[in-house]
Amino acid sequence: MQRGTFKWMKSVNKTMILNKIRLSGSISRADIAKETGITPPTVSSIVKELMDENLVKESHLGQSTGGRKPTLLQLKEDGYYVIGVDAGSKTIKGVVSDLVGNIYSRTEVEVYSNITKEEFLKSLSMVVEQLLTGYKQHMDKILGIGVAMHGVIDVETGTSLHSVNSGLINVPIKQTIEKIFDLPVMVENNSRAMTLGEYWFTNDNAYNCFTVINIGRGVGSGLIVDNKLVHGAQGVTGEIGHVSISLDGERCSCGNIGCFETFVTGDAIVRRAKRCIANASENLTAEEVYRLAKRGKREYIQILEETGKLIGIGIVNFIHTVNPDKIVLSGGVMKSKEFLLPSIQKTIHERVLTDKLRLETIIEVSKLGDDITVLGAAALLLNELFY
Amino acid sequence: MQRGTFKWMKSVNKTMILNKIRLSGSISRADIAKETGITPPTVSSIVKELMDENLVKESHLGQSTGGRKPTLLQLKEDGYYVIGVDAGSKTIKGVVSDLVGNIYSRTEVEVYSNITKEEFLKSLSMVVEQLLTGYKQHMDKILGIGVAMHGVIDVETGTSLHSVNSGLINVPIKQTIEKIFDLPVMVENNSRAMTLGEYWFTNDNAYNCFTVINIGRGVGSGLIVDNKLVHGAQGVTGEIGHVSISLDGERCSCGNIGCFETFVTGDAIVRRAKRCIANASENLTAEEVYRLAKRGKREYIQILEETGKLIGIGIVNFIHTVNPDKIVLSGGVMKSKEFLLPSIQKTIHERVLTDKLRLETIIEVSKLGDDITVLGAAALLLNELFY
DNA sequence: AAAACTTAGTTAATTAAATTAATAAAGATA
DNA sequence: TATCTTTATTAATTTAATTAACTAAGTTTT
Repeated sequence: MQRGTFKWMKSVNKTMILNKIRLSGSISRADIAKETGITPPTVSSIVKELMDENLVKESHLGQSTGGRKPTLLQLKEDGYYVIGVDAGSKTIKGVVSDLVGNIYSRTEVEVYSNITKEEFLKSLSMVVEQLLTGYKQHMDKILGIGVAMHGVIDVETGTSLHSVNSGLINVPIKQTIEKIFDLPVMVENNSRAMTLGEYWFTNDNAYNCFTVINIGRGVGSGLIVDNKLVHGAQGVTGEIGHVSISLDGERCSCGNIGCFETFVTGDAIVRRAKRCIANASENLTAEEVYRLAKRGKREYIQILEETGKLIGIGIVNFIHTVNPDKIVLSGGVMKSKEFLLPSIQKTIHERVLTDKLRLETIIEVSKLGDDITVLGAAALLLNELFY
Repeated sequence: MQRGTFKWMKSVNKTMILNKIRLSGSISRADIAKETGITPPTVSSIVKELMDENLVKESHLGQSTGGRKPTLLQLKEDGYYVIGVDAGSKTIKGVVSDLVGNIYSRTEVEVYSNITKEEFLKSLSMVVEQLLTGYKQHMDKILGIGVAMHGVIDVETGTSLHSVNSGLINVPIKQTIEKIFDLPVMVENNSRAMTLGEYWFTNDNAYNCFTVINIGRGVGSGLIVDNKLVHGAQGVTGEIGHVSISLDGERCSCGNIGCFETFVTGDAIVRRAKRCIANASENLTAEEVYRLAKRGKREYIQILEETGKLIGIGIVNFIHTVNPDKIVLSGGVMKSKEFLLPSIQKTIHERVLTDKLRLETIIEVSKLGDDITVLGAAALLLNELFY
């Protein structure tokens, strides 16, 4: 929207109020006015609009503090729904979610490697189609479709420029899906979508500089500054899997040596285990390393602790570069968190530059678990609504 | 300013117009309206205000394109002055500059190691005092004082929390200097100030994600996203000198092993030269390495090229984490740019993830040279004026 | 229990500042 | 000279916030 116009000013105020309501759970008009600095009549009139738009509802009366009881306002969680799709390299998963991340239905289809553009888009639209079946009567309540996909995305056009895993190039996701379903579509890189998901659905937005680091088959991260995802110049921020933490070592799939990825992904853990443990199985998997560690096998525990240390080094690098308030860890590898987290924490404590960083940087494992990506995709739409 | 008010809306438009004038050199009201989307009457009335405030002037008439000639507007560069101070660990340098970075006068005082808070503040105010002597009659034309200082700064209170080099802790710079001179004071970390300086005075602001990397006695960086310096949670962003690029190696002053700093600072270059070159002088300095390389000494050239490669690795790490449009290199070490830059470029080309990154990430050496820090300090005030 | 005070929220009048429409200024073109 | 273009300003209008007054619904004091 054109900045500096009346409409824009109003939308800024509306957004402020809507967010205040969302983040406080329930709040009176008077308190909104106090906390946002917007005057009471303006609050009243905008709240009226928000109620007309089905975004906000009056819930109950609050406690009096010496005068008239406040009418508390709440977000009308199920006033609208969004569709979130996680387009992975093995499966495409989709959900219908409401404004606060409650999931109402799920679908999933498998995709095969060497899939073509057309097949991929067909599978994607199949997932959306299935999710929408229950909502044909209420299409006006569907805000839109968010798609999270690995690789480099052009967010403006909603095109997947290229993804290493599935080998797809220049897939016009937004254009295609918008045409089929006549709904707004937003496409984002999966790490960034995850970051948004965690930020929206588990966060009190108190953190101005927020990060998710995803450690699975690769390592990626997303960064939110001032409530906005940082995209960088070519939309490749957060490729911290290809930050080099060693001058020697294995060659990475990207061609370089010493990439963070070559030390901490599931495959890397397996490789290291095989190298260090004499009687390791030929078909060892990362899941099995975890299982064996849980059974108390010392060598496997040690492998995971070592992995934790390496993850810690990568995180410290990130902290020293960006200094986020909070770092959330997610991804398959983090399922071994009971073994990883202590050594991650220890490494960070040892290596971080200042006491303040040590004490104040929050490190957590994602609370959304496997749903982080689909919910992140859904959050893409909410981000438009609320900001 | 409170968001969503009339005043705020106006100030946003005013800022947009002022910047449009600054960045285009000279432009007509009509073109401002076209390019900003603000309506002509609004442009006219705001321009009138800007002229009253001595920030903008009418220059000459432009070419007609089939109608009335446009009256071109320009920034009134010398309408205001700012003071920029570079509080280093060896000297405190200060300048008086105008709105576009022209320097009108300079001062410099030495500071001794083990300086006390009081002595430091006295030296600092001495520098400012000397700079102000010529301007006593026109104090209203001085916008304020910017101070760039190494170490961790609390930007809100303008306090130097702690600086490793000079050992100072909790120095209330803003509070003290504002009291003495009755002028607005802004304090910022030196790397970030440098970034702002380069951004303001050499940049067309076309870059949305802009970085300066400073390689001198330490390594620091600053990052501008959406025209704003990124500060991070504890104000320690950009400490890329303490990003670990090796799992083994020398111990850094920070206690860790493998820090980027231990490979690429002046001291690191000297250490590596001594280690690799049999007949190296006992008192070798980084300057001398450069001199010897310029004289064609193969071994010293190789040392610098190796340094370039290591700098390249650090830069690639930064690119993969943040993906800036443009990286400007500054600092003492970059005086050897003729030897460093080619191998930096080569390393980046080899190691960067995608073709787009390779082709589109701009790497340059600072055009402001040694003035980058004082001008950056000055830019702190302009940043307030223009945004 | 009535009066006085508090807090919440709305209504009406006012104001800031952008927008629209009309017009003037100054030149180009036919 | 008449007409058309582009630039810029003026006057009238509109948007949406602000201020002030007021109603609603309590609590506290007397």
